[in-house]
Amino acid sequence: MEVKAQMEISDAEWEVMRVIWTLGSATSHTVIEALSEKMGWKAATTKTLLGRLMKKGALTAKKNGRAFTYFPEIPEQEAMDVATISLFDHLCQMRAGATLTALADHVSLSQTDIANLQKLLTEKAKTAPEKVSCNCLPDDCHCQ
Amino acid sequence: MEVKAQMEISDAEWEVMRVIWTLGSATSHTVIEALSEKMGWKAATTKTLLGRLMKKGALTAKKNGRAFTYFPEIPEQEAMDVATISLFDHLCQMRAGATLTALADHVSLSQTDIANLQKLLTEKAKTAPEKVSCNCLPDDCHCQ
DNA sequence: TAAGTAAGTTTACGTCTGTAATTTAAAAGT
DNA sequence: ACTTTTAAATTACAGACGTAAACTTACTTA
Repeated sequence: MEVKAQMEISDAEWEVMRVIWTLGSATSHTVIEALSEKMGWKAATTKTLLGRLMKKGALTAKKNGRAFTYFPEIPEQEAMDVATISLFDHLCQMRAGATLTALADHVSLSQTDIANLQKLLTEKAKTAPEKVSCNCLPDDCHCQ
Repeated sequence: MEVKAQMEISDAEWEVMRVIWTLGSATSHTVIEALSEKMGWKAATTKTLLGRLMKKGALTAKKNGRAFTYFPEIPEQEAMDVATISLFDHLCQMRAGATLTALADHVSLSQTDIANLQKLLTEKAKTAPEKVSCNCLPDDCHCQ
């Protein structure tokens, strides 16, 4: 048995995971219900996604009479951190700060979120550089 | 002619865009060179991606002798903002704050980035709620 | 002018995704 | 026990993606 270094979860699969994460665990019936309402999906669609997530190792299932109850194999926060960090790692690092600011402006943040962020930023400011360089071209690119 | 509300740019296509954004504009030769070095891609791969980006309207080209010079149709910062915001919009909004903090911890931020973020946070703190609620289940879900 | 080279275009091909219908199997009701 | 329901597994299928070879066309160079 091996731990998946990083598993790719597609957009549609995320919706399934979110339901299960929020409820802790769920039967296919519950997930089908929720996504039929939230996304307008047919039962078969949700079943396919549950199957793919099992195959990827993102979910496990315990038999419960006729049906299965599905459990997440990774915590939601960790999955979110990995997804967003790996997106940022593929974009221009020089612009990460501006992008983060646009994000912070867009999302809803609680007082606690803001306090935590502020503390972190104060800490980072102690060693932050004056400028972050662009990493979009190969290191020894003549064209830059 | 119509402006694309939002165009999807794939991971591989992002690499092409980054080169062109960084240089302002570039010939296919330049892009091929850069990505051969940075990504190990064959010329044909980069050519395919340039073609797909033209078709999507992410790039335009001006003929220049035998070759074309490619220009980005959208600014890099805008593309980054859209990409990251639309990712966040598909994840649990209750956890966006923690995720943003993980991101802020991970990326390199300049002094200016930090100052801008801090100013924004101070402003947001004035009206921020005590708690942000989860939006992973349909509004009227009985299971919650 | 013929040959070589480089740019762009077309075709390829397996995998992943979104979206689902169909089939199989098991449980529950009559 | 037979039928109806429902869960799970199998099959489907078009479009996007990563990755590239092959073909075509137009300069450049001998």
